[in-house]
Amino acid sequence: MATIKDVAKQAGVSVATVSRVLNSNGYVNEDTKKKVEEAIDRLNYKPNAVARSLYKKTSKTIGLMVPDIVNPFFPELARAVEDTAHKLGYNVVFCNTDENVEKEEHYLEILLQKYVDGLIVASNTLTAEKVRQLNIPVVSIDRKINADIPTVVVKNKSGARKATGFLLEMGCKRIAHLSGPEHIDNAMERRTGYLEEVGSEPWFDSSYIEDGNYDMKTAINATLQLLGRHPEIDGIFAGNDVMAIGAIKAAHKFGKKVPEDLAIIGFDGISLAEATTPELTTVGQPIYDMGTIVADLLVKLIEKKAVENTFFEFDVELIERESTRKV
Amino acid sequence: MATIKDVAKQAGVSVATVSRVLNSNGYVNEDTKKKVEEAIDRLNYKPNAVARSLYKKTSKTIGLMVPDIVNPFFPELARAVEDTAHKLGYNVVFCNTDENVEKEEHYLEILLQKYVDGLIVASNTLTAEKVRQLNIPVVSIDRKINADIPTVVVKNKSGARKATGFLLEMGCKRIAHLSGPEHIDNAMERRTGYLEEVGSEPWFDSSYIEDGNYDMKTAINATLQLLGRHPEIDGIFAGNDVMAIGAIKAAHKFGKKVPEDLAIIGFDGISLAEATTPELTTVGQPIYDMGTIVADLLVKLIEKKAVENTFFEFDVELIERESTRKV
DNA sequence: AGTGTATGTGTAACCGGTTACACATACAAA
DNA sequence: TTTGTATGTGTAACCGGTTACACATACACT
Repeated sequence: MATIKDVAKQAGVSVATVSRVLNSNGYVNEDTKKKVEEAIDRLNYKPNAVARSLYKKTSKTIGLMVPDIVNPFFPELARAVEDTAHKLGYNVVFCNTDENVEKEEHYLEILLQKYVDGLIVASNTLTAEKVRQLNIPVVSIDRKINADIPTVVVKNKSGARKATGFLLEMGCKRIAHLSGPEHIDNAMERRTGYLEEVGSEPWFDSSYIEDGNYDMKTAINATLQLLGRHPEIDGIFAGNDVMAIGAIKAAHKFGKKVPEDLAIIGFDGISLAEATTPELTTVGQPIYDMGTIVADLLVKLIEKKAVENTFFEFDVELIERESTRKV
Repeated sequence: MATIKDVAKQAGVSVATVSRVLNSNGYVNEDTKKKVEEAIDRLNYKPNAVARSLYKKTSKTIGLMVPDIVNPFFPELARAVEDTAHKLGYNVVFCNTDENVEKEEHYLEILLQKYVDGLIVASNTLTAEKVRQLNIPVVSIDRKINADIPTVVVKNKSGARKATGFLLEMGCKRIAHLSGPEHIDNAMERRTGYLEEVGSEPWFDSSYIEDGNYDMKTAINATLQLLGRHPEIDGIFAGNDVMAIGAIKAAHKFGKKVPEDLAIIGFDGISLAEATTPELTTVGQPIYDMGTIVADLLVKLIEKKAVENTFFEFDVELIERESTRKV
């Protein structure tokens, strides 16, 4: 690999001059510039990003930390983040924490050591204090950490009300909720929305709520529990799409037809939700837009550009498909 | 952030000595070592990875380039790669190329500039020549690039024969193939396996094969084409699971019941294949093991350790579920 | 002519580590 | 006593960039 010294020698100038043409910095004579550019071409020179980072203490890289790479929501988000970051001249380092605090801390350390310029996190273990200590811009996605931290989320409660209300409209009489884990704020917001719709119905009690872990396996178990306890359940609002898919599977195991015997509605709007049979009715988040906005916001913060807004709460939209159609 | 100089001052030694205790290199007196370690603790010192990289020309980082982050096969693979890499002390930079040559080249450049120590790629645009020029160890996963490049794949042809043969056994009379794109070698191998099973049947002609792009959308179209052309089709072997799911959807649109009217079988064994209704019969790849093996292999190559084998061809296993059950 | 400013370029310090090399000491073997 | 080797530590060069600063020249304006 050619270095800046090689280029300088080739072009017959000093390294400072080469650096100046590389960065379009300071004054450089047109002819000199041409010579340097020729040398760069001839040697196929690429500046060394590590050396540059060391001096500038930035890396043109942002970190993206997600709790579960296998939940399609996050790859879809990652793709949007990556697309946008790229357009803005940044690279993305993708980290999967598996909701594991040690892994998260390990990554944080690594990322800092590598001078990442900013961080996008979906985490419920990260505290505001830890974020502060990082000393780089951090934006929270999908989950709220703290009012001081710029955040991109959706209207979970209102989405949950839309979902539950829709089941009610479709004539469901006993609606259960497959909740996400208690330590995740968006799960609790969705649960609250559900409760606001049916919490004061005469039939309701807390045994209509069962916790899952936002994954399919726990969702299947939880659904079987629910149906075992309350065979009269004719509607389930699941805290996310992956769990809704689990619920469909569990319903089948249990001998219930979806949507005839049991209507199921999810939350997220992952593309996989269109892939199931029956296709999943769900509360769709604008995943790609959210990824675009976070990436854009983070880069603005990194570059200390003005931001008009550091809290984005997206609207959410009910997407009616087959898992709730009452025939 | 404290630097090595701060630590040296605190401990009353030179930076060289600090570096020695950091790297357990050369001779250091026990007492000195203790003093240095105390200073490190007191200052909460973390060595700067960028500075280290600059001198050592390595980064303890590997790149993982995949063509489609939204196909669950790759996140599942990524997770395994990450787990293993972590255990071995490496970080993973995850890159999504979208099968786009420019994006791929861009990433390659970036990764090189950052001194990644090695690369795992799933690509059909990367040539052996380009790989050679990178001058770092590269391992190919899921696709073969060249005999000189260490590779981890599965027995595609044999898997395809298993799939097609299974449909035959189940009594299918007209079996179509939803093929992956022609420029991807594993798609062609799978097609060959299919042809070896049914290519010389009296009914067969090439109109029983339709190309998709390994994604759901193209698979739906292709399936509708196939069924429109040959309503007598009673079995489809899809080149991957995502396409098989698309085929199920298309079959429904077309008014065919799966598996009663039409048996469908996929390839990959992504966990999503269990999530559909009916659950997808598929040819399962040992995705996690493959990820473990590639990461392990790459790290061995990076560290110039002996490797007994640079070509891994995993067996593939037919997983019978519901999309092929003949009632 | 004298001064100020824009233009153009090179030298060397710096970023934060690693390590070659020099030097010192202690102790064992010859 | 001499020599060799293991132990222990510091100085400074180096990795490959960026940039502060110094210096030189050209030109416009008093």
